[in-house]
Amino acid sequence: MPVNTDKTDISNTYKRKLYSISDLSKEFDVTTRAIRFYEDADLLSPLRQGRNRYYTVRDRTRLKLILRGKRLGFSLNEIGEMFRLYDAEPGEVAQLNHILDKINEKMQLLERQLEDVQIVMQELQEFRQQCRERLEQMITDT
Amino acid sequence: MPVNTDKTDISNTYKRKLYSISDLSKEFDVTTRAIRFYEDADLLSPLRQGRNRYYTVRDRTRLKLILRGKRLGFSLNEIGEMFRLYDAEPGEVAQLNHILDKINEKMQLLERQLEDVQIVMQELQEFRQQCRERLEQMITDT
DNA sequence: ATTTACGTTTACGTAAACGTCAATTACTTT
DNA sequence: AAAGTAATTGACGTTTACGTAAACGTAAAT
Repeated sequence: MPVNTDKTDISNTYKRKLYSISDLSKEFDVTTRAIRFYEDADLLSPLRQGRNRYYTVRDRTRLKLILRGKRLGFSLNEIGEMFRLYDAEPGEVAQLNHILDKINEKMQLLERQLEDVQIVMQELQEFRQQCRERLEQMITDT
Repeated sequence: MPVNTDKTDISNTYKRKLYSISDLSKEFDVTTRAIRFYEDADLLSPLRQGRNRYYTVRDRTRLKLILRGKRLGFSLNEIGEMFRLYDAEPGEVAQLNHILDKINEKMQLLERQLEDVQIVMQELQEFRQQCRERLEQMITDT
């Protein structure tokens, strides 16, 4: 089973735009375990040099998207679904319409999320204001 | 073990502003199991009539906050932390400052979240635009 | 030559957030 | 009185998203 072990191969083909797993791990402050897990979930598919993984710019972008999705509370499955929408080359009209439906679905979710964020932010601001006033009180009372 | 079984007791005291667990379950489309779980996590503390739970307006509000927090991707622990901030009566200046710090912390998170939502919404809009254009193409091609 | 650093696979462990029974109680309706 | 409906308390199961440890490979540095 002859495995390619010449490191220049891949890096030539991709012109140094390759990241190791720890590169990404450090840049995005996420463990290598997590990164491999995302691969297991088919969210990433790095190149292989023998057993080692090498991540392209596209992989890096994907990882960024994954983490953003996570911050928004999306599950890895939902994130995968979005990726599949993006990657699907829409052959038929029906397919395209289906994708459009899905997009609108996600948009609705995000609009609600936007509302939620704004509501909570406003509540927090009011609460902060109250705290500040009480603080003022306590200081002037002294 | 004498347990109060007169239903009018509580409802008089709270003037009918009481909800059963299934009331809330239906209104917010969440299982009773989940609601009890939130109680286990000290996020709710309904009244008791014997073994039965009765939820006040405050409990209802709390549940609404819990669900909003969840939609934003907060863990129950984080939500509990926010509740504790709200409920803490700030005796000392130090305490108040600590609360203010915490609030600002949460606000930063939310600001990032706001950015994230806006970014993803914009990306989705662009993607939707592309899909629509392709759809136009496919139709005029026919 | 061996330590150090980085990477790999395999596999079991874990925390969070419930789901899903099962057995029991209590009230209402027939 | 019997049956149905809604609620309760365990207790175990499940899914997601990794953590963690073991055992090993490879390459550079000392």
